[in-house]
Amino acid sequence: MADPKIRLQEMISKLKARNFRLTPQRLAVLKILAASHDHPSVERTYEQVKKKFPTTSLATIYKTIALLKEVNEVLEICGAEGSRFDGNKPYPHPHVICLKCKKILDPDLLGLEKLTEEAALRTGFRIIDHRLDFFGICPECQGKE
Amino acid sequence: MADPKIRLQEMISKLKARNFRLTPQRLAVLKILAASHDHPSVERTYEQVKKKFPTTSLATIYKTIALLKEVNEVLEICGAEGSRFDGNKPYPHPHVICLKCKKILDPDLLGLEKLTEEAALRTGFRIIDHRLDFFGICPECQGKE
DNA sequence: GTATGTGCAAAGAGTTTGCAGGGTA
DNA sequence: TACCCTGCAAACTCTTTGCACATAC
Repeated sequence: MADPKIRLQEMISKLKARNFRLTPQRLAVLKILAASHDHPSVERTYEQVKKKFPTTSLATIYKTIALLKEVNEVLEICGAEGSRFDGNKPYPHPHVICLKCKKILDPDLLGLEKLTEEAALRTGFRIIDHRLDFFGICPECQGKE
Repeated sequence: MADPKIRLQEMISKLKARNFRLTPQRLAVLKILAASHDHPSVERTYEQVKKKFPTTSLATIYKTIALLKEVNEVLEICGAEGSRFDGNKPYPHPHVICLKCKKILDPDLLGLEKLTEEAALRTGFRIIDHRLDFFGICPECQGKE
């Protein structure tokens, strides 16, 4: 996991470079996504931001996240239960998701590069992006079974 | 790709075994998903079914697909642009998706099993399921660039 | 004959949009 | 100061639900 403070600075630089304004609400969203401790959903981000800025509206969260997606500073992890976001590692990377507690981990997988090559070779596609998620039961939840 | 006719029979057997009824509308949905030529969306399935049964409602399509998901006879491929479905190979398998024409291929990737083991080892998770999608440009669309 | 499925319409959830007022640069 | 952003409410899309009627078994 990258240092959230550094990630926050990167996000801020990107927005400044493109002449977007840094409002307090926006900054709050950036901070949460730069850390992405729990790969928050829109709703969860909203709850967090409201603690500091109680008048914040959901629309602002949506708009800010859409903005960050546009400048590739956040990754959308979409599933049947809705989308969650990662601003700490805003590039494609594997996830391991617990079906019980919904925790999400980001393991490094050495075999992934080879697999991408294999996919390109077999299909003739020029591969640009990918999404790899494993679903299962985390060690903690296994203990509770 | 499995033979759509065989897949259709498998689906029918599963539903009969669980005492679900085989209505003409349901059968039409099964047929489309058993082939899954283009990994159809709900809307697209609806359009297809309406050709044969013009009074069919969207709700029926949703209900039928939900039913098939329940008995594990269809796989949901969900993305930011909505869900699409595969009843031909209703178990997790990799996809290669063209960002331009939205075509979806199902390549066999030999390295996948090893990668799953690697993920389990690194995280301690018991892996139950996965989702692997590559995004890129297919050979045909590359030619048009 | 009976329980299940269909089709319609309305309700619900999640997300986007338009606009007036406010704040950043 | 000028423009962008916020917050609110309404609109929109996708999906689900409730109910009366139809129909598979």
